[in-house]
Amino acid sequence: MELVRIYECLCDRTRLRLLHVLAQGPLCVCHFQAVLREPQVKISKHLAYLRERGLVVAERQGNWMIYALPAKPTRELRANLACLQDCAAEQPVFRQDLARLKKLAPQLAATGPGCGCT
Amino acid sequence: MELVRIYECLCDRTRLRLLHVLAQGPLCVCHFQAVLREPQVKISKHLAYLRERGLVVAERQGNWMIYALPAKPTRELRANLACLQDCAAEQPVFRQDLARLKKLAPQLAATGPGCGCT
DNA sequence: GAACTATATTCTCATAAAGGAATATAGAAT
DNA sequence: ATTCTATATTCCTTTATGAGAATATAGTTC
Repeated sequence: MELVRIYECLCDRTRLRLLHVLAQGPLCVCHFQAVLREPQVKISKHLAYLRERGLVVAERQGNWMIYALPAKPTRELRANLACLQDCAAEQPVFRQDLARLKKLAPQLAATGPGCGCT
Repeated sequence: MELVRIYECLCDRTRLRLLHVLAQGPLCVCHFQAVLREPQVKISKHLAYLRERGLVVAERQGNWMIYALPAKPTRELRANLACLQDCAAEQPVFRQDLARLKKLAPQLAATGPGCGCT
């Protein structure tokens, strides 16, 4: 994978947030909506963007699309995701996302990455 | 520094090359031209872009503008530059740049980061 | 101060990207 | 079959970006 491609994916705040949250485990679109508090189109389009470029993978599960980080990321991707995790730990937006994600924990445990939200 | 800002700087190939080369030490614009084999406008504009965002600093030295990485980079910047160095090691473009940089080594030793090129 | 060197800026064009509104689709439930 | 839910896609507008040609500027040298 060409390095620039990775950075092109990382240069948008929404995508950074998506990837950061994904590091905690697979998630469906509507959970992303809840965690990031962003409209569906926005989430969906950015996930599509990431998917086209191989930064995430997706799998249908009934009505839900479950997104996840690739099982075997390239060396570059792994390095950069690690770096992101490291840096994000200090910035408020990311922490808030994590906080909201944790509130969903019970539901996640019950239903898996897919959801009974809204 | 906001994380996205850094990635915005990294999402262009020319800028990646500039930063990668800069990790070896300060350099003037015309040496960059020689190392990257890219036109002056291109180099100059991308350096300006990086400078505005604090990824590089510049200092005039006679006719030459010497660019360098900041003396005290933020934690995020440091992490990402390290990551870049690491990943770039495997990709041909970056290796070629380094090779050409090393050919300039004698001149650099003689004149400092400024140049007697062209 | 005129000519020269190194670098920066301006202008223009082409392309990509982001956001939102509205609509389409795929699958589930009734 | 119809309806509902979750997600994707299309269309449109606005803004950013990158590239190159041409020109401007700052400093040096003669």
